[in-house]
Amino acid sequence: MLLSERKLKILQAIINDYIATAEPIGSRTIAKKNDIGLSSATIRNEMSDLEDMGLIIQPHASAGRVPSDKGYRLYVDNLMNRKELSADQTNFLYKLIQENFDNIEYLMQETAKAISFITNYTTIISEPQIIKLIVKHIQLVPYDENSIAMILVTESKMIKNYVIKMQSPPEFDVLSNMSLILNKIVMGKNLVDIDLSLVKNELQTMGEEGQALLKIIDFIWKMVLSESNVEVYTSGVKNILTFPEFSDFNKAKSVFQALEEKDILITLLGKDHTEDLKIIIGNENSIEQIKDCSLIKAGYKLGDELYGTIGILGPTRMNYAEVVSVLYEIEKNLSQTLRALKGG
Amino acid sequence: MLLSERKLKILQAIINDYIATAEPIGSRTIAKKNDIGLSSATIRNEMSDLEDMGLIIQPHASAGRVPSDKGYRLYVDNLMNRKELSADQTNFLYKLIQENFDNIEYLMQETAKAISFITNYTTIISEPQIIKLIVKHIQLVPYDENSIAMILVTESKMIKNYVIKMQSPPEFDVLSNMSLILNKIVMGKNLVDIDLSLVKNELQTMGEEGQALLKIIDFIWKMVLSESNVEVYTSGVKNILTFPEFSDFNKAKSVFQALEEKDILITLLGKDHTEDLKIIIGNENSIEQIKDCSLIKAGYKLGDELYGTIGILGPTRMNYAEVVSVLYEIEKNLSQTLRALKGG
DNA sequence: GTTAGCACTCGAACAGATTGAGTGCTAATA
DNA sequence: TATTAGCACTCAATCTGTTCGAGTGCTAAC
Repeated sequence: MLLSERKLKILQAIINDYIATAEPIGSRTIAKKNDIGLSSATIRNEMSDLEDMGLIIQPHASAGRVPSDKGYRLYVDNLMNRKELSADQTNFLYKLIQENFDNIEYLMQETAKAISFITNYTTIISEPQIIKLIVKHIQLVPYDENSIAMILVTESKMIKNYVIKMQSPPEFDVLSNMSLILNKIVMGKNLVDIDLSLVKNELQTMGEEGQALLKIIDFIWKMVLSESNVEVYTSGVKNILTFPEFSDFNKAKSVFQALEEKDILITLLGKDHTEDLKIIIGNENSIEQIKDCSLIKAGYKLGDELYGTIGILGPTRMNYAEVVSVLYEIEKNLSQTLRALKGG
Repeated sequence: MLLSERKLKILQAIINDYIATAEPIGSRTIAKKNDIGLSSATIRNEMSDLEDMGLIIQPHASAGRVPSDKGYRLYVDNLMNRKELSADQTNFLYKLIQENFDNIEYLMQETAKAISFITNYTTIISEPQIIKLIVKHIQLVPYDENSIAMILVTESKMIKNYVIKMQSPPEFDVLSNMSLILNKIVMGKNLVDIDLSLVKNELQTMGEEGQALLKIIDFIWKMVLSESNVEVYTSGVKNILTFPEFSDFNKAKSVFQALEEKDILITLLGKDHTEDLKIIIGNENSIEQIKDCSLIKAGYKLGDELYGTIGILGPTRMNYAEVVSVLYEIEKNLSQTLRALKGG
């Protein structure tokens, strides 16, 4: 069957209305609200076709129609118009990023909050994997009787702490010296790209300090291997309760459950962090608990190398156009701010 | 009116039953379930008295009785028996603390998770205020073109990072030197107790490094003054949805809302961090959104100086006895583990 | 002082009846 | 031939009335 211009218009009308009201839409409503210039009867026939094509669904015999996942897919791929953000919203995001750019972790948490605030959906943000970032500085400091602390500062302004176990950890001045050696090895590179076995061989030949450094290299090695070592923040989880589709308690609960598990969040956002915007609708995602949700996500970039992902989760009936705009706006701001900083 | 032994028994029966079932309890149910040796009619009279005293409430004329906040208060103060934890639960907590003791932040987050898992309520944990902890080491490292990073390690095994703005931040070797001076000032003390104005005067007399250090001292000063600079973690928020008292959507939502706001969480846990266990029932707390909840909280102590607070939030009908036991168990473990470490 | 008995209350649960938004089909119309 | 008006039909949602039962308070007897 052919998807005529007219059918598309009707589908769009159904989706727009359903996004706004969460109520199934009938032919008469479409005829009245939109000026398509057709009677309800004609629309009825077209809707029957759209249903045959799997783009809309009738919840029960005497109800209106509701978009299917396939219908949303067609909508976001072909029909959706970008929505302009209001000046207020743009400013809000701009200021936020300006003001917090010097503390990346905080910036990310605040960004998540801001997105949830603007969109009323739930935001999930993943930090980049530290091992893929360029190291600016590495520092060893005393921690306790059995361990030392390693502080990692990256070019992209992240600071991370690690505790490394060690019998009789060296005094501070020794640690200082070790830090110098370590910095020579890793500064300006990322941990993934360093050939740790090579470094290890080198250290073998050194004295006591070399032995201690071996421990640290071992630790870094483990970090590199364990991929899941990424922080994920959520914000606006409570917003889920706003939507009538989750007024069934068990549905709401299963979404909450999913959002409390870090593994699930990481799976959701994916590890590839591609910059392209991706929309995952309903059952398209692999996680059973959130099959009634859609996720819009995009990788973000602060420096040349820093990749994490921002995801916005809402009901399949979410306002795709608005969310996409918000995401674009944020990406734009982040890169603009960075360029301004580099220039100044 | 006198609170006879018999009345207390009946009150206890009502509370126990209500905690278990969340259904109003009638006189006949009490007569059948508990072997008080009284007829339902007698119990009815006693219940009428208990209601006059404000200890129980009748939701509507033909319903059973439900404990009031005042009733719970009397219960937790006088009637409640400590509940022994199962060996499984004890072991679980013990292992958890043993295994994560070297990373305090992680330990606290895991502890929160564990408590929620065992009790099925929501856990809130506040980190101690860093300025009140004894500094073990302080380190300045490069950060970006406009700022340096300050790393603070405390005797009680916390590591915190701060970004300090600074025009033309010093090179690493200068920072190293500055770190040495800074360490001399703060090591072994807590930031609150240092007389910063005295330090400032001293630094005035020093050269360029002194000037840079002044900036840092200023920053620390601000930290000391801003009290709210505390991390708070929550876990098991979704558990709220389990309880029939929150099957009203708006009620659930307002609780979620409160739990997403850091200020509210800090207010809830309080800033005093006293070690005593405190139980705050329903309306006794000042925050409107959670007036249908009770909070059981206690300060925790890892070293001699480290104080934060653990709070467990549930419906007023929560299992006070169990939660109290869990909290005691955790406190016991934390101090035991610490002692063992100090000894070994 | 305790209890059995009884009238009374009131929410919950159930069963029709009614309503209205929606459909599909058919025949008339442009 | 495409569109539309008209009509019968469907079914969830809502309303109404009834019954049921868990609970109470009161009174009189033990």
